[in-house]
Amino acid sequence: MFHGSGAIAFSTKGEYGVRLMVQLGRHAGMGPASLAEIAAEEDLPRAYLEQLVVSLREAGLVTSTRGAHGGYELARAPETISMAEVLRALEGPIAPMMCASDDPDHLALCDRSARCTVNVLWIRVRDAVAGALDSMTLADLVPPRAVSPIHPTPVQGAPTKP
Amino acid sequence: MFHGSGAIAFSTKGEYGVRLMVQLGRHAGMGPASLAEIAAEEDLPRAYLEQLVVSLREAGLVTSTRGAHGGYELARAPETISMAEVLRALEGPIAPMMCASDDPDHLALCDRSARCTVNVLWIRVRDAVAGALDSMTLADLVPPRAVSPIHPTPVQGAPTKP
DNA sequence: TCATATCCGACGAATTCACTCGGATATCGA
DNA sequence: TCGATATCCGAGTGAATTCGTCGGATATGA
Repeated sequence: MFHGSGAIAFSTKGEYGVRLMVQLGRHAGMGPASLAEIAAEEDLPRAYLEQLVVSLREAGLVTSTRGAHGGYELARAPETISMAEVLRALEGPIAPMMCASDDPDHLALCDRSARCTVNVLWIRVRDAVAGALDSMTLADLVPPRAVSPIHPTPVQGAPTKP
Repeated sequence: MFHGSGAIAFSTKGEYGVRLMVQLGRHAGMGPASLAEIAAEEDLPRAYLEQLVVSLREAGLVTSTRGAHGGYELARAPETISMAEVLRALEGPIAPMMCASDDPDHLALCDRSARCTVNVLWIRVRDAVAGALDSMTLADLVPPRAVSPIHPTPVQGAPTKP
């Protein structure tokens, strides 16, 4: 893992996937964008994007049109797509530890869960990440094309001590 | 990685290391605890713990005494040891992406940082995790030995549907 | 019909993870 | 002084995961 170090590292799947979504966001309303275009704009391997986009399609975040002049589009408006959805689609459930997954299906209690006091920590981290991801939508990451009407970019201060 | 799925997964280094620290917390004030003891109590490979504890020692979180009846002790009181310190020692800087590390030395700007709008997201995640980790100390994870004064044992029931 | 796309599955190199092993050094108790 | 018990230290290893590539099937517009 050279993208993020040690703990809490997103893989390229997450990174490239988000960048792909941002490009689709910029392209919104202009018909489908092909992976070849996006790969060129973001300087990413096209064949690899092909893999990533499958997860996004299956999650219902993008729609595809096949054939010539085909490509991908956002399935919904950027403001309604939370980054939590995007990253969950790309990287699976948010779970710092398997005993602290936000997806009940993947949740597995360890046999020492009775004596385990550490669990609280992972839960805390999970919720923090989920919160941060939930608080941002794709629209927050798409650079404003023109001067937006009344949007002073509502970035709330970094949550240091809640 | 079977411990945490996909994004935001701690490795065993982080998990075992935290559990090790908790055990040391329980043992506080009773002289050094050997890794053999801890390995038995937590059912972890002793030889592996030996590796982990190096990081903890180098970070000044534990002290060691060699020889017979030796072992490890917390270097400070549990209340003064934040879990952020612990996990940083074990897993390196908190950095969901290399362009968003909280350690300036490991921070590497990508060449497209000018056009990059995604960076905000990783920063947000990083701060959320750091905040969660900073808000907890080792004392919060060490189970109360006796009946503590005003501590209704804040163990939430098995998280089924949060 | 041809160029352009998405779709789909398989494959592979490189890296990382989660350990294990062997031995050197230090310290305490008898 | 001896020996049991520890930490200390470096090297090595099998399995899994990551990060892609490649070839081809299918669908669509010009």
